[in-house]
Amino acid sequence: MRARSEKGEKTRQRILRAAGDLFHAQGVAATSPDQVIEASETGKGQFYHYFKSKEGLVHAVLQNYLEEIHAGRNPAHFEIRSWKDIERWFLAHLELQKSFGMTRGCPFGTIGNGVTEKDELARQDLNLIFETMKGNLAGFFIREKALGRLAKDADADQLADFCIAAVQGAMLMGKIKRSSRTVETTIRAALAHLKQQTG
Amino acid sequence: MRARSEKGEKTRQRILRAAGDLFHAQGVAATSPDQVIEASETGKGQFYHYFKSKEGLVHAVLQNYLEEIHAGRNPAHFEIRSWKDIERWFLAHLELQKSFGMTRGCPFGTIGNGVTEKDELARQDLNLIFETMKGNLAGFFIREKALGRLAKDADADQLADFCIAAVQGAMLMGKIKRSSRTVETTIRAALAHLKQQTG
Amino acid sequence: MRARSEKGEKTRQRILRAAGDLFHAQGVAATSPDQVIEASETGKGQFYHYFKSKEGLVHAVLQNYLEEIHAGRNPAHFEIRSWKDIERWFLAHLELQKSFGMTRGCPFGTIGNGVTEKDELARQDLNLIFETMKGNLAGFFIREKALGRLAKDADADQLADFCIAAVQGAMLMGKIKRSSRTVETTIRAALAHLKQQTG
Amino acid sequence: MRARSEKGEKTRQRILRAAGDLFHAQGVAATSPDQVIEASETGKGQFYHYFKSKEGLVHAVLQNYLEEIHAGRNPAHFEIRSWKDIERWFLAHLELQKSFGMTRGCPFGTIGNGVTEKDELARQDLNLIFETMKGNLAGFFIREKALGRLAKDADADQLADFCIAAVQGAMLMGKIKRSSRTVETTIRAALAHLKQQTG
DNA sequence: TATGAATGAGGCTTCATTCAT
DNA sequence: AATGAATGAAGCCTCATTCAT
Repeated sequence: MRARSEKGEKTRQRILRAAGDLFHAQGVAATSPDQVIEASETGKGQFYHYFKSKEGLVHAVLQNYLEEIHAGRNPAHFEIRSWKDIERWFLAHLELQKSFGMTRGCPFGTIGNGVTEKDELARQDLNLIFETMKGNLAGFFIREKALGRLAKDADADQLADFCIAAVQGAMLMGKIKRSSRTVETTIRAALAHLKQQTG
Repeated sequence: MRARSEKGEKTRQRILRAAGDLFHAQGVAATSPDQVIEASETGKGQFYHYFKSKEGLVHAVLQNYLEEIHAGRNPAHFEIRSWKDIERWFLAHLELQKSFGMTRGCPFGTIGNGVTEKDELARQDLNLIFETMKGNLAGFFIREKALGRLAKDADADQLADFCIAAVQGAMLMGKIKRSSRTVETTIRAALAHLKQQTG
Repeated sequence: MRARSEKGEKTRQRILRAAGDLFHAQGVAATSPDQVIEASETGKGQFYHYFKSKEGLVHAVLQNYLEEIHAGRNPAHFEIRSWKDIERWFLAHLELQKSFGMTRGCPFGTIGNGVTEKDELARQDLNLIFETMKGNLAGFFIREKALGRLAKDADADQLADFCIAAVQGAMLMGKIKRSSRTVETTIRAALAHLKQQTG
Repeated sequence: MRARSEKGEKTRQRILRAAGDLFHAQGVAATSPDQVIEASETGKGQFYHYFKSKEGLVHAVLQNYLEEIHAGRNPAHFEIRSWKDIERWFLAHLELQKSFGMTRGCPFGTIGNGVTEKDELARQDLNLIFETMKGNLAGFFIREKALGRLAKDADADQLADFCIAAVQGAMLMGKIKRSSRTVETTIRAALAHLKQQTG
């Protein structure tokens, strides 16, 4: 397989960005290739040249997110090194949501919500994304524990899962309520719960 | 306008039930009137006789859920009177999810996740449902506080919102992971956080 | 066949009036039984009780118009007895059109326009209506001729047809232009043509 | 955006021609996209590839007629240069109608009659077509007047409007009666009226 | 790499009618 | 006389994809 030309890569990225935005705004099921094509200002042929199907596009979008996260290019997924970072991580999600006027949830949660039994590939992609997120958080907790700054009986993995679930739930409720208030208070409660473990 | 005939009400209920199940399984966007019609074994005409549009159906399904909750007919939404009930409430959500082999999330969360800026009606319906849930939980916390069994500085509303967000986030992650493990641990963490307030 | 009860006749008339209005406003093809039912505030059953089909309804509406004209109950179709009446007849059509803000044409023309090869019945009903109109006009011209107030070589039938065609064409153009100006000038031209025959 | 390919333009024209014919035969309201698709031997997708909607198709059909007229490709709309041409113009309409066995009216009148308050675009398209027709006729009258072959007090515009209304009315009545007789006599009367102005 | 023509299935909704009460 | 439940075809349009250039 030859390396893709620079020009082609640009087109591909334009499609990917348009798709990511539409999936975030309205979900995968409600987004048609035609909409993506229009939003990315491409042609039909290009779309199916770069992605073999809509399913393939979803996969590519998620892979793209994953790369972004690994490369540290995603504003909400920097490396967690301090308790301050944990707080910043929670707040980054809230800020993202606020930047869309509380009309959207988490991009991954929104895509994940639409996943059904037939979308095995997307489900696994999301799993990977969430595992990466979890690894980031759990890694911090493990280090804190080693430093004696976290209770010995605290489970790093469980705390990480709790953080992710709390953020996902908070954002979903924020979108439904079109309000940031409960997102904030839920984040505060989650943080309080974490602090509790620092006994 | 006379009350609907008994026969008609049956048909309407059949459609409502089929729609509710499909919405839960695959989301609103991925569910077509035709699928609902087939699943409910009705005719195309009947569907539009009872519901103005697909949007109207979503509204009716949500109204139906709300009535169910108010009437105490929903297994996951009984009246909370004790700390044991809180635990049962969390576990009821998990049980529901398990009964579908961890392939589905919360019916309300699933519908809510698909809600976009144009679905104002559905959003408000969901809001009402979640407000009802919140009222149920907050009511219990208020009573506990009055009885001195909850810290004076605990905020009943915020605790209720936290419970709901935690359950929603847990179920969404459970669906994406197809696993009940993190749902359980997240629920445990949330319960632990609540218990903490009883200090 | 028994005489219809008074109550039933009222319902029938309500449907007839609603249908006539809708046919005038949007044509027969664009009008559904459902719309007529809603506009007349009746039920589905009643509609098919009084009219065996949509086609039957069109027939009944036209028959109703014909009766109205014969009985002198139609404001645009009084008996023509003088040249002043001819002018009034032309102007009555213009007034009707103006009363709808120039958004409609002649009710009969509008219905006639939609008539295709399969609507033999409606075509004949319209023919009868136009023949009646023509008879009214031609009768006057014949009488004028007998009185020597119309040129001997003027053909009463042809003049009547000319009047009707001019009015139909004028109203159609008035509707398309949403303007009464050319309707007026066309009417004036037609009247001038008639006056010419009084040589 | 490049010019459309030749192949595509052919398909578009096939659809346009089929639609124009069906609209003429049965009116816009009674013509479904599916019928147009079948008659033009295209696929559903192609139809909506070339035309945004049924409304868009009507617009395109009318634009197409207008171009035809401007380009002198329409047999009934040649340039009027003589009184003989005026007569030929009237008769061309009659011939068109006869060629369909008196089962159709004027294509523009038929579409215009079905126009309702919501079809602003089509109405304006028709207006343009009729204004073009009027310009053609009025131009001739103006020239005749300049040459002193038309009464000084004759209004060229009004005469042109009269001609158009007379033809439209005549054709509508001809269709309803399924007879060419009154079309002929009405045309004769209209011509007589015009000649009168040459005094 | 790029464009847009072509296809046919399906999505959402209305239509015209009949039937049971 | 009246109501509204039921039916299935059809109407308008979008979807996801493939093909030809």
